[in-house]
Amino acid sequence: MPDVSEKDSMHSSMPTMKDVAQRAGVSVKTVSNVVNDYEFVSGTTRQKVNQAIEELGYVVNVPARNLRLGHTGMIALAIPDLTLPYFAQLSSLVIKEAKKLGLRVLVEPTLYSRQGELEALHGSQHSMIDGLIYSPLELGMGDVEQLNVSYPIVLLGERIFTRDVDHVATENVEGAKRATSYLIESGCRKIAVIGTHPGEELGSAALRLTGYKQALEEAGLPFDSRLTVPSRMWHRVDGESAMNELLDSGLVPDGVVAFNDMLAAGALHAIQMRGLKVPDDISVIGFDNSEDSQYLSPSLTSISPGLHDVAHLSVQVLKNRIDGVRPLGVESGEHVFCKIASTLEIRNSTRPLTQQK
Amino acid sequence: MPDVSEKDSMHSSMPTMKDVAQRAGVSVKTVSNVVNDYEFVSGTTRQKVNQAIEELGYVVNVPARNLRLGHTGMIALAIPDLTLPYFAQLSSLVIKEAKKLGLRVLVEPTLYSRQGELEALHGSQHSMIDGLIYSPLELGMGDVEQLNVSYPIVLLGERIFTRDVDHVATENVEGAKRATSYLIESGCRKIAVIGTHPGEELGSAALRLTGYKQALEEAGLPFDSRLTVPSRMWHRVDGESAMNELLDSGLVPDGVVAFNDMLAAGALHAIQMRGLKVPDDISVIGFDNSEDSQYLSPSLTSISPGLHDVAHLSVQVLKNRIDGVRPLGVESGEHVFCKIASTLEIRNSTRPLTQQK
DNA sequence: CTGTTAGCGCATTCAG
DNA sequence: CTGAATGCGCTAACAG
Repeated sequence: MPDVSEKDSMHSSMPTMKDVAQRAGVSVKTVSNVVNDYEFVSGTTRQKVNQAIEELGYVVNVPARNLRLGHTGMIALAIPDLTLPYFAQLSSLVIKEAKKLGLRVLVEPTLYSRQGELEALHGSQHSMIDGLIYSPLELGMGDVEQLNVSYPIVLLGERIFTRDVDHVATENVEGAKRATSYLIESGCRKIAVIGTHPGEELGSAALRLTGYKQALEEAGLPFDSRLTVPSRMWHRVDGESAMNELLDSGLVPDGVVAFNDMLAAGALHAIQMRGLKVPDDISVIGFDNSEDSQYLSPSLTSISPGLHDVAHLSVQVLKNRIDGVRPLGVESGEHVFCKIASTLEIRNSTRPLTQQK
Repeated sequence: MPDVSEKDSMHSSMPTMKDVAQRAGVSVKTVSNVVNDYEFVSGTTRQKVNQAIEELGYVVNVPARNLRLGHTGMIALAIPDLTLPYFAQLSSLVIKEAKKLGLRVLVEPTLYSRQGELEALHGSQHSMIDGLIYSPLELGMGDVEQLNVSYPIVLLGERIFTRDVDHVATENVEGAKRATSYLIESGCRKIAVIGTHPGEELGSAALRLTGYKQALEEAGLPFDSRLTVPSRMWHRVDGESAMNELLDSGLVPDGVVAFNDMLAAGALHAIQMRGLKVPDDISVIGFDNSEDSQYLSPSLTSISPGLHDVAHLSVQVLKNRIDGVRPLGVESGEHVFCKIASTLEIRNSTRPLTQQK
């Protein structure tokens, strides 16, 4: 005799452990044991239960388990904008790394708004997530206290520095310095910078500018503020207009350090629209080593921020904190601070070193 | 006398409604009423409760509420790859639309794997989400039955067609036809296509090829299979090698329809590397109208798929299903099928119509 | 308007 | 190795 047909009408009437137990002729506890891969279950019992599960199409009710366990297996990732390749890349890597550790990721774009970033921190989702990977763009040192939340958090970026939370940073100063020095070595003497944020003391823009200045100073080259072009946003259109501004001013540089690849792409475009050659007339270096950089014409030399390591370490540390274990290499009571090494990816938007004058 | 200091050591010991109730001198139900903005609560009571909430730093325990309510307020979005601009854009829009309706989004990249796509459908997260927006790439018509799940789902894309689930599609045939016709009108006679998937009957590639053929036929132009270049992946590098293949074959086209903007960007690069001019020697049209398309050199004419509408409608329909209400314009028992209109964004990679021979 | 009570589905003591 | 009973925090009847 066939079984009673399932009523699929509402998805609320899913079978429960009790149903499975009943059908398998065992207790709820046993079903739970099987579901959670408890070691000591007899083979026959396990089989019976698994069959019942199969037949009923049972799946564990995650919210119920969450309630019982006090955690959700979900972490949040707060980033400014998912459509920026840098953050799309980061998100993708974080999701991948999290999955390896059995964690799910709630991506939360804060959309360049201070309020959005604050909400990601204090929003009504605390109890919904076990931890947060937090990449603020609008917050500053004045907001350090805001980071004092009741759940684990790993800070990304270079807007805020504090000893009180785990922090995975990237080599901004070093990267910009490396880029600038490389241009100098390849023969550039008048190097412009695109994407500065005047007035800011912290954040990638400020740090990258510092690296640029350091390289100049080391090489004994003068710093000319007219060669630094501010740009709040770092989209391609901004790079284009910044470069045009520069070219219009009559101050034609022989090298450009753009603070990300999209700015660089815009600059490339602007330069070539004027009939100038890259890298013969002007060399260009970008930041982020985005996937696109190799498909620009010419392909773009760029600083690679080691995003894979950022994602891996962030998730790892957060997972450790959630589990209450101390991350590797951290003293008790201390917090992780790690700067992921950045590397220079040399392509065709810069002159080779052998070609210097 | 000051209050007992909170022990922040573990974030597991959060205050509960009971604590709030006790402190405010009311019952749990009343606290619940206040928290959920129940209408009939006296002003003074509400105030007392709110104060207690403030003092204790209470936040509702979402998993507990979820368990009670039987839903989570979360939907999943399954896409092939978050680093593809098209899907990053889509995800961003879906998250935004979902937020408007009080829904959270779990983004799940299926990474071009059939298994990944199946897991998104049947994985152990059923009970964790209220619904799914599903954009499969690997599944085909043989998998229609797989879509028969116990929770609401909105299907995206053109891999599977069935009357049994809500489906938001895009104008693939129409878009490709429009692109091809435009090239013909602008004077092209030997139009190549990049990115076909030979052997596939369904999916964007097949549909776009159909549109291409229709346009050719309408114009009385012959179809030459040597002008259709297959490419499984649609990254820039694929567009570049496809275009090179074409150029190497000696069959130089005067127009190219690339099946997405990245393929088009690669093609642009390859063409220009040979010293050929776009659009003078070869016109190029892309698909997706990605943000990048306007910053290529030359800026790329592209078919815009109306992603904003796709996101809006998908979320809206899913929300309706979750709430058990019938989406607008659908008969009882029927399902939504909607094709979002696509439009041609004309830029500089194609010759203007006035410039035809 | 507010208090009391009973589960939501699960993991987990504690006995067998 | 397995069964019965308890409660995670919350909401929804149902009384008052």
